[in-house]
Amino acid sequence: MRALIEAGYSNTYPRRVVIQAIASAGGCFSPFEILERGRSWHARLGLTTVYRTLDLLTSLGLVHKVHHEEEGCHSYALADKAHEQRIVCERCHRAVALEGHDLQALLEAIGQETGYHIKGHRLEVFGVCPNCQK
Amino acid sequence: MRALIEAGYSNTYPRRVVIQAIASAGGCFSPFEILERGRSWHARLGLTTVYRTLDLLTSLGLVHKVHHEEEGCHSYALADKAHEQRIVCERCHRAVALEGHDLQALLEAIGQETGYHIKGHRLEVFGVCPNCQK
DNA sequence: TTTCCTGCAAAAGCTTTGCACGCAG
DNA sequence: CTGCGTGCAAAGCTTTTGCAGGAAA
Repeated sequence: MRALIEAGYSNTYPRRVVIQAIASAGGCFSPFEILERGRSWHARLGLTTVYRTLDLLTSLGLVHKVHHEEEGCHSYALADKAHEQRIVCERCHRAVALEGHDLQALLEAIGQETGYHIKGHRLEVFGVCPNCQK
Repeated sequence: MRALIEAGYSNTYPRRVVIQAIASAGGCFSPFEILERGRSWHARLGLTTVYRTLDLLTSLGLVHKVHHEEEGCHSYALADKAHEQRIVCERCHRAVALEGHDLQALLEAIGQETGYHIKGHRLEVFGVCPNCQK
């Protein structure tokens, strides 16, 4: 929210609702899911606003677009460090941060090899969580 | 092609054309691009057939659906491991497959630790390519 | 007040389905 | 022959755009 204001955008209720809808569960959601969750706080929230807010948040780097096979492909998640490495359940779609797996050595090797100046990465692992295996 | 027949599907001209359209350039293409390329061999090829053939090839594991930000998100590439790992330039947005970096050990460790039944992964590395560093 | 934001409605894109014809086996 | 596969057309979704009213600063 603060970041929005600092970037010169208004602090509006619909925007807060969209952010809350994404942030409150730590998962990744499609625009439509965000609409549904958001409507529990703001019944008149519109899909258009969800799309526009997601674009805005993405352009500010506050949210990441995440590829998600099962939900029409576009889902969004908060862009904090934890979300650079995540594991996603293919059944319940819950996403959990993967911590403690350091890819630094691998990334450095890749930088050496390709000549790229590495800035960041994203690792997504897909699978079925213990709960959904039952 | 052989794999199609072995799985009990017919060897038809449109299917061969779709396969050739993907295989002949080694890149990844959207369904519409595949249609256009395919029409250079088979002018009456239909988009429906492209979609159905891609679904079929995907279900047989011959082709992978690839997330591709610039082209409406759904692109397809021959199913080699390379396309699960990519490096993307933040300036020119060109994406290059990262080959030869095996994450298998890491994925197994993650599976052990989290109890997930791992199905797949995607590693995206962001940086600035040698050309854009100039 | 003035500008930016919102929500509705409509348009534009992409993907899937229904169906009759035609080719593969 | 017999059924699977194809292409057209239409339906279904998702995403974007245009606008007039409303809220933020």
